[in-house]
Amino acid sequence: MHVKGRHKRRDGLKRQAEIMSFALDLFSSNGFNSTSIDDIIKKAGIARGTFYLHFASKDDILEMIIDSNLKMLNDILSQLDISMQKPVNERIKLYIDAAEFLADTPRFRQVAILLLCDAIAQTENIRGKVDIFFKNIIDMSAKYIKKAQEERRVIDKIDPLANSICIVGAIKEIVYRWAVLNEDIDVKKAISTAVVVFFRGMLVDPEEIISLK
Amino acid sequence: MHVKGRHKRRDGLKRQAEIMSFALDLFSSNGFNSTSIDDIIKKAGIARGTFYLHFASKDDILEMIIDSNLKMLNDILSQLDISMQKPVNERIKLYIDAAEFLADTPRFRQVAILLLCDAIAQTENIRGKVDIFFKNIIDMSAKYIKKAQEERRVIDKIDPLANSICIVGAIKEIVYRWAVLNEDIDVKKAISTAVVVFFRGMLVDPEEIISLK
Amino acid sequence: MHVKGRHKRRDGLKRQAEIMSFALDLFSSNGFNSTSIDDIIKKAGIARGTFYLHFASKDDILEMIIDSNLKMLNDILSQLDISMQKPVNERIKLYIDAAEFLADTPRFRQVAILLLCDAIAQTENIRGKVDIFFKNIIDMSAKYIKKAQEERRVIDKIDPLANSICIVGAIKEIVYRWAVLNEDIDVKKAISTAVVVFFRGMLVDPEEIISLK
Amino acid sequence: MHVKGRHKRRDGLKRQAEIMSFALDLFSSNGFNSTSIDDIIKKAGIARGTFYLHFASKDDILEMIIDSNLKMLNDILSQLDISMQKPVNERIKLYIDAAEFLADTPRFRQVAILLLCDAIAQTENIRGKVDIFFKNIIDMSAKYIKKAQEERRVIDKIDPLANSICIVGAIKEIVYRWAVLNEDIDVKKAISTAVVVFFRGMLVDPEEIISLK
DNA sequence: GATGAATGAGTGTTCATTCAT
DNA sequence: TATGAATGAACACTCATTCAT
Repeated sequence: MHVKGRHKRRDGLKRQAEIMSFALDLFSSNGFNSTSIDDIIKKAGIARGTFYLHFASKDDILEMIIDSNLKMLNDILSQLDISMQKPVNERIKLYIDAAEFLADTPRFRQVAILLLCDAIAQTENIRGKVDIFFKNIIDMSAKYIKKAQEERRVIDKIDPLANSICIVGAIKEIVYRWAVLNEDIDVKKAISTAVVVFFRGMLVDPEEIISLK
Repeated sequence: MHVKGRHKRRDGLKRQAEIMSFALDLFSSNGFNSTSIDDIIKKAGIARGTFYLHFASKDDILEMIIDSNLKMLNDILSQLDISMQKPVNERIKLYIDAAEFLADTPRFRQVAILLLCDAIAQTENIRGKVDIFFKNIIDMSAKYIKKAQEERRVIDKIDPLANSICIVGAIKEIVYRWAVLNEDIDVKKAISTAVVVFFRGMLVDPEEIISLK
Repeated sequence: MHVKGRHKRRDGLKRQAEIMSFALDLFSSNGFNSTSIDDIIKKAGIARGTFYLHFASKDDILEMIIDSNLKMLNDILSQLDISMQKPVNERIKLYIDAAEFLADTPRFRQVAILLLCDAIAQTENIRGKVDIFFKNIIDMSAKYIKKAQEERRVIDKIDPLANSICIVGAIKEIVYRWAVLNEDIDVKKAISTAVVVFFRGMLVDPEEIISLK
Repeated sequence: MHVKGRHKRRDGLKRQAEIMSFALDLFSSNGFNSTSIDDIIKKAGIARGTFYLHFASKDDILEMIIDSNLKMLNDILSQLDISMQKPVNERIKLYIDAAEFLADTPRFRQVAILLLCDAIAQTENIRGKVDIFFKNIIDMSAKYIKKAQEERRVIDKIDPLANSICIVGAIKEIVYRWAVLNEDIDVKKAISTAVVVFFRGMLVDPEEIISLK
């Protein structure tokens, strides 16, 4: 009597990744709160129950999307972290290249929306993950600034932590305006400006920075 | 059909302000989405209908709270705007004083949470208001940087708009960590650091800045 | 502190009649159920409490409007009742004149909507009043048909009551289509047709009816 | 978040028909406006959500009930329409049989209440459906009367449309008093009277009608 | 594994009515 | 009389989650 739909058999993990991808599309364009499980299963072409086979809850899929993308971002960041030994100008180039790379990755815009908008209005748990991600960047940055202060390359009038918070905030805001507000921003150029200002602001000898662009 | 209890009469506008205040308490501690009309009326000690006497909808009260607080913030900002003619050091002092004043205003922490967390996950309309608020600050700032560039006081390697975005982002992040994440931040000191770094980063002659704190 | 509105003093009954008139406007154009007390007091320019000074409830004003209009209609009907002694052709003219008179009375269209639409979807009490009104017409009509049957002027194959129900139904439908559905009906002509058919259908000697314009 | 009870599974369409049946019970006895979704789901023994699984809204279920019943009535009517070629007496018999059949169908009383009371106080959309149903009958009838006029079997003093309106009104009123007012009416006999009167009223030669029981 | 009918707590909103002023 | 702020029961509707098949 019931006409059953086809059961498309797919590799479990691949299917899960697909659903997450569809969900990210929806979350980033309509917002997490305005996206229903219904929207997701319709877009993914799966049944209600199937969704709950892969994800424990609506929050769970958000968390998994965030987790997997934060992992990706952390990988990129660890590249930059390693580079900290290199001379200033080389690092600057790396930062700008990273920015350019991300800005050209279509997914990144959606991820940015998720991290900067949706995540922060959710559970402690979810927001916490994003906060820790940024906190790590801040701490990493503060550590290097402190070290540079000890080496007398950075002025000691500034507080390393506060300054790192400013750096992260500046980057967040650039990305927010580009990804969320869809402003016509040249991310690469904006990051360049940020880098110049912060290095000039911090360095004892601004002449360390040369030849930008 | 309906049998009613006692009716307490109060001044309309005062009552409205009271409800908004209770609502802000709830929104800032539990989040807008997790706060129900029920929570608000219980906390305010009013009946359901009374709420809708003052506000057209749940979104409406959020909007009104945001409107009234943005107005307050704009008033403070316009003070700083006027001061733009003054010498750098005097302005720096004004910025830090404004930061200190706000950080000491109990309400401000709640307002910050609302603006930085709840507002951005709502309607276009509501988020738009907050975005415009920040956009105005950015534009105002960019205008002055551009002027300073023409006067050769600010290096012209930086983009005024991008730099203003960084400044606003930096401040937002400081406030976010203080108000939302409840981190133990000395807002006054953090703003001082931001001011030093940005001015040093931008100014042709960093010696313009002296004697901070 | 409160700016009180002017209290326009009017004759109580006149004010009441005015409110009823405004209410009839609203009920007939938007329906009783879709009209709120708010709509009425706004249209009437009075305060909420004032409404309840004149009417016990929303149902009450409907009832009063119905009562007063049924009274008016009954007055007209009693004219026709008296005429029952007169010859057929004279009576036919009276019927058609009454129909024309009502169709030309602007208020009547609204009253018709109220009686044929809104009243029947309300309380037993309210619908009852309208039902009794029509029941009286039916009974009055049946009485005369029965008498005419005894006088051998009407065929006795027909049931006086059933026939009267048909007559009333026919008239109701004509009025319904004209007043409620706003169909382009020539009420006078339609009533003429009804009169001809019913008299021809009932009368032993249809030649009693002559010269219908 | 949610802890659920047992889930009973039923055939979807059957379940939907059941709910509609329960709803019709309630609508016809208490009125559509006085029936809440709560009443329906309690009577149907289903959960809130289940209702909205089958119907988009409260109006939707009313519309669906009306649609399905109008379809049934239209089927019956099309039988009568076909019979229009047959001699008068045969048609008369068909009409009376149809009336008897409906009067003996328990559901019909409820449907009649819905169509004659509840439907007309609702949305344009819903009332429109019922109005169109009756309009079709009227038009169908008018067409045949016109044809009969051309054949000189019906007097041409009467307006076919107006007369059809009267016929439909007469039937509506009979059904209204039987179904809604619960008057002790012999529907079959009442319809017989209507048929006799209308045919005698219209026909050039009333002798066409014979032997009515 | 896959399905989708069933669940029901939760929520925003309406509006007739009351009564202190 | 007149006012209008206050009331709260009632209601339609949503949606994350469950589980029998």
